[in-house]
Amino acid sequence: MNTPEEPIHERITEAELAVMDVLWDRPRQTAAEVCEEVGSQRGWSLATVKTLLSRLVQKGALAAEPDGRRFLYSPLIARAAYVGGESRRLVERLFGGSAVSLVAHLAETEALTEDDLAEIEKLLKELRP
Amino acid sequence: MNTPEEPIHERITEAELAVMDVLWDRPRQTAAEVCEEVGSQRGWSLATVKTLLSRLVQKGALAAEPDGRRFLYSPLIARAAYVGGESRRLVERLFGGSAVSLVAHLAETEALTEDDLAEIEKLLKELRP
DNA sequence: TCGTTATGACTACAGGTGTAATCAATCGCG
DNA sequence: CGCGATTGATTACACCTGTAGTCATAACGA
Repeated sequence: MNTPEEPIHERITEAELAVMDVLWDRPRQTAAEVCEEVGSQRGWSLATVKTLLSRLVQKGALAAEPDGRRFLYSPLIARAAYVGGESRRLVERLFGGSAVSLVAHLAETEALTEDDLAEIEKLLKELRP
Repeated sequence: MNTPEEPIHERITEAELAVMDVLWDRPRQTAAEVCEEVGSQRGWSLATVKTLLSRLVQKGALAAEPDGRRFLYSPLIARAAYVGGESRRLVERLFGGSAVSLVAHLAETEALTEDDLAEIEKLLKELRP
């Protein structure tokens, strides 16, 4: 048996995240397609987008499926998994691992509006009947 | 009047955060003192700690108050402010600016235990009578 | 006074990141 | 068939980061 798929240890950077986002939105796009979407927003050249795609493939975050002489890129990790990892990192680093502290902080610093709080309360009611 | 204190735009890195943390805990420490605390945990040499302190001063995150021929370092930004900024960044980057989405995500992915949820519920009750 | 030691400043250096140019091959079009 | 456009690969390069060494200097102790 081969080594188990290690679930991404390489960090995805800010710039790379923009690329991941367009592929999470719609997988199996070419470099040119990705560039069209993200390049316009961030003002990146095709070369830049290609570099980011390559690095993401190297990091194991993207699959490059050959299609003729080019590649169709697709995420290898789910957005939810990435988001979860990053969230956990933040909670670990800044709140000593306590997600409750994070929520408390958000509430106390007005990051959560009255409506937000109500919505969370509703959410909680659903989660624990 | 002079330009208003810009509230830190330079990012504090992971390693630097460890240094900030000991100074948030107790301000006005020398490089040697900071090193004693953080160096033992992370296995850093005094030289490394000094570099981090210098960079933090340069970034405007620390004040270096002269004390004889050395400095006493103190945070120039409150921990709460930093934590708030980082939290907001994360929410912005990963949850489209919706803090509620973050909480929902934490709940759905089991990052929040049953007890956590109860605690949050209690917190909410306090916040909105 | 003189050597030891503590200290900040400066320098170093490999690896990551943002941003891109260049190159070689290849495909499609005329 | 030949040429321009497309495409991945390779290379570039400055800046940031983690981690530390060196150096000059100033203070303290003998």
